[in-house]
Amino acid sequence: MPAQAQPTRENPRRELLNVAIDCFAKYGYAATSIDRIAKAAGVTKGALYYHFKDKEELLLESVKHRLGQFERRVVQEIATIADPAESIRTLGRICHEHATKSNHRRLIVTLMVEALDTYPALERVFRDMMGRFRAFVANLIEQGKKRGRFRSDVDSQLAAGMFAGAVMGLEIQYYQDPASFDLRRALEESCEQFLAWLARRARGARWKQRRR
Amino acid sequence: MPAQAQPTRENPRRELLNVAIDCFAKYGYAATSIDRIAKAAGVTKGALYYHFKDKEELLLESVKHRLGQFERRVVQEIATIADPAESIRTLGRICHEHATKSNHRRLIVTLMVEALDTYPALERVFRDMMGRFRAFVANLIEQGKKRGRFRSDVDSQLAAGMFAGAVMGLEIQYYQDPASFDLRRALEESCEQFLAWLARRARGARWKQRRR
Amino acid sequence: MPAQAQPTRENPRRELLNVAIDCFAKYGYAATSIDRIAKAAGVTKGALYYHFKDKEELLLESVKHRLGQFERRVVQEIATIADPAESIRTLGRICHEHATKSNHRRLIVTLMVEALDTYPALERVFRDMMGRFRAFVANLIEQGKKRGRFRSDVDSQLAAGMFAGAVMGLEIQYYQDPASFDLRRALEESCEQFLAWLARRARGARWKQRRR
Amino acid sequence: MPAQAQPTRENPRRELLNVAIDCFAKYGYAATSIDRIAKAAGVTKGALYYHFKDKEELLLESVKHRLGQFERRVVQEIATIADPAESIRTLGRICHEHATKSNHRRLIVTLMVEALDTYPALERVFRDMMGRFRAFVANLIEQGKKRGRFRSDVDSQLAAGMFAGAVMGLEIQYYQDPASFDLRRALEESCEQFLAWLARRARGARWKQRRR
DNA sequence: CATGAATGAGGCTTCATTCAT
DNA sequence: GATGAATGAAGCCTCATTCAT
Repeated sequence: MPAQAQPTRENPRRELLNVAIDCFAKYGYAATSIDRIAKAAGVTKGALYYHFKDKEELLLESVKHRLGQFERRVVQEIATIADPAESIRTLGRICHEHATKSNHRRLIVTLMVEALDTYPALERVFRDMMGRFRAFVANLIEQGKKRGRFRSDVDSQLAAGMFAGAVMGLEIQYYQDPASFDLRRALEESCEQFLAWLARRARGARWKQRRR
Repeated sequence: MPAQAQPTRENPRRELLNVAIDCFAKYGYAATSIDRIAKAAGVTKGALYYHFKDKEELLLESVKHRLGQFERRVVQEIATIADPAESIRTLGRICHEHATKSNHRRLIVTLMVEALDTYPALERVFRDMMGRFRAFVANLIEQGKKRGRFRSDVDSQLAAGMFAGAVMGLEIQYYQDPASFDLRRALEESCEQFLAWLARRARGARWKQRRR
Repeated sequence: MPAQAQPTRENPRRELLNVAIDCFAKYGYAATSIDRIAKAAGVTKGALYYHFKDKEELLLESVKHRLGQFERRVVQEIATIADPAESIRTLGRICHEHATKSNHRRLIVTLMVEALDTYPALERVFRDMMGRFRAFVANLIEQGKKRGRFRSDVDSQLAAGMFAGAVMGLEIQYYQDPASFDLRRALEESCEQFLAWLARRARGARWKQRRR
Repeated sequence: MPAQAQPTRENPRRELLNVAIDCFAKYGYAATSIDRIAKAAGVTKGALYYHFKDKEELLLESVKHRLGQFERRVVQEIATIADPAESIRTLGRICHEHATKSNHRRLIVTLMVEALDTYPALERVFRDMMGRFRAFVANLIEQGKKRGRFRSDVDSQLAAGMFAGAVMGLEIQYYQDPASFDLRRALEESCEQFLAWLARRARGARWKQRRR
């Protein structure tokens, strides 16, 4: 249903997009020439230009496609979980899985950073995605607050940003040195640290909170 | 302050390097052509090739230079601080300052990610830098442990990675949306979350800790 | 006759190749820039790179093309000659003709020497060609031996090398000084010397000699 | 007395020339940049331009120097030989020796061919050298004629060209495939063929023959 | 729908040469 | 005598894009 459909010559646009995604994931944006995609797809450049206006459109569509998959998966998998803490742990696990899947790095993390200040349209796609991601996490936290599981004096939006940041930052370190950076353990520990922090109020301790 | 520095005609290499740093910071690696640097420096391309073997050497030197500045500053500023917790807060503040200084984003964060799997030499420079950064943080944590300020059951290396990850992840979100992402507050809160987690043992609370 | 061939717009690759051959022949490899060929052909450099991967591929194809013509001509013209001695004289005549035809010198002799230790692929093309040339001559000699026309105590391979060497060495002297070096006469005399040597066994014999 | 004088900083021009000769011999003309020579000599480009007007002057001087050595050696070694046939055999041997000595190929044969139609001044140097070489051989033949050893109906100039051609043509084949082309044997056989041809008039005669 | 051909701009790099000091 | 610095022209190559058929 998703990709890999070589036999079915029925939706050429979708097929070209799949090839493009593979190429962008394998070589990055700059190193993926239109010609490379065309050759990989067994067509000529003209065919690509028939289906896509631009190299950028090709990239945008590729990214949106992947992002859509990721987001759908998150929503589906977490929809059935009642406990907000467990939801967050699951979110961490999904991120780990994606991070270690072949084409996530190049297509999501690398491009997101490369897009900064360079490809406005792409930057927007990623900014919006991150916004939705934070909103999703913030919503989980709000649920936790409502059920009395999390401290109510925490800024959900801020906390969501912290969570997202932790995930991204760990991914990058992992990409930098997959052999010796234990992403799974780091993500798990970060989730626990995060949850402990959210739950801290439940513990008599730690008020004053110094502000610079 | 930017380029075009005609007065100081002594040590042309250093001058060209400064211009290159500015350009790489402003436009990124790919979008910075040798010619662009040359023009910004008011010389011809040949002059650049006289002083630097390669575009890559230029980039490498630029990055090393900036990295050196950052690292020296961290070491100096923290050397005088006795309390490990305060050291970590200060580290967070230094990172914030650098993150919001003009050429940090492009030259450090963006390039670090762009280098992944693309420019091996550069990747190595960044990997080594991150290794040193984690070692530095791990060392602070060890000190805290020795003085009984931090829990002793925490893996300093792992924790250092978590700290580094948090900083990076927040920076990226800030770059993505400087207008609405409050980097200072997020970094401060992350530091506190981190320190609270390190100190947690000191508080009767929080047992069981589930491990997947 | 030279370039600028707009009328025949069918098979552009072949056309570009012809222009390239002319240029290489006129100016040599080093002095023939891609741009020069492009201009001579009335197209842009890009067009050349569409049809040929490389400057080297262009050169290789050019040389192979010319070499093929030469070899085909040799084989065809000599196929019908029964007497091995006459075959060798004819070979000498064909070499003379080619040597004095416009683009032979640059494209064959000069390039063959330039390629030595400099362009491995090209060197190989020429080495193989020379090998085939010697094999062809050696075969003629073997025929002569079998028919009792040539001494049987001569090493055909060695003799073939001597013949090839004589031809080449004379060509070079001719190129060096076309006005005063009489290539035709030198080649004829060399052939006779060579044939006399091959026939020597029949000692007492062989007077009259002399060829046009 | 000749070269290799590293300690004696007394004749810098000569020293630079020696380095240049080495470079031209090792890499060829095109691949020897002024900078390469300068580095090899441990000086800067400016120093080269102080001593030599041009890259071409450098090349010309290099070639002349080598050519001079070769010619002096030929004259000296053959001056003491009485028998013209033996002189020719010795000439063949000297050529063989030079051909298999490191820097002969690139510096003499290759350059001689490259110079054709490309570097007029250099071409002239080589043309003149070849002229002297032929004159030298022609003179040997004349001597042989006078002493009744060689046929008198042979054109000495023409014969000299044939000899020179044989030598060059064999050298090139050897350079093309040093592993399997037996230059020594080919040169010896060519000398014998040449001498037999020169002596042919003395019909009945000429047995024993064979060299080494 | 798609191809084959081509463009044009731009990028990296090399190199002989010059010149003030 | 020689250096360090720089120039400028030229060369090779890549690539997004266009277009007639």
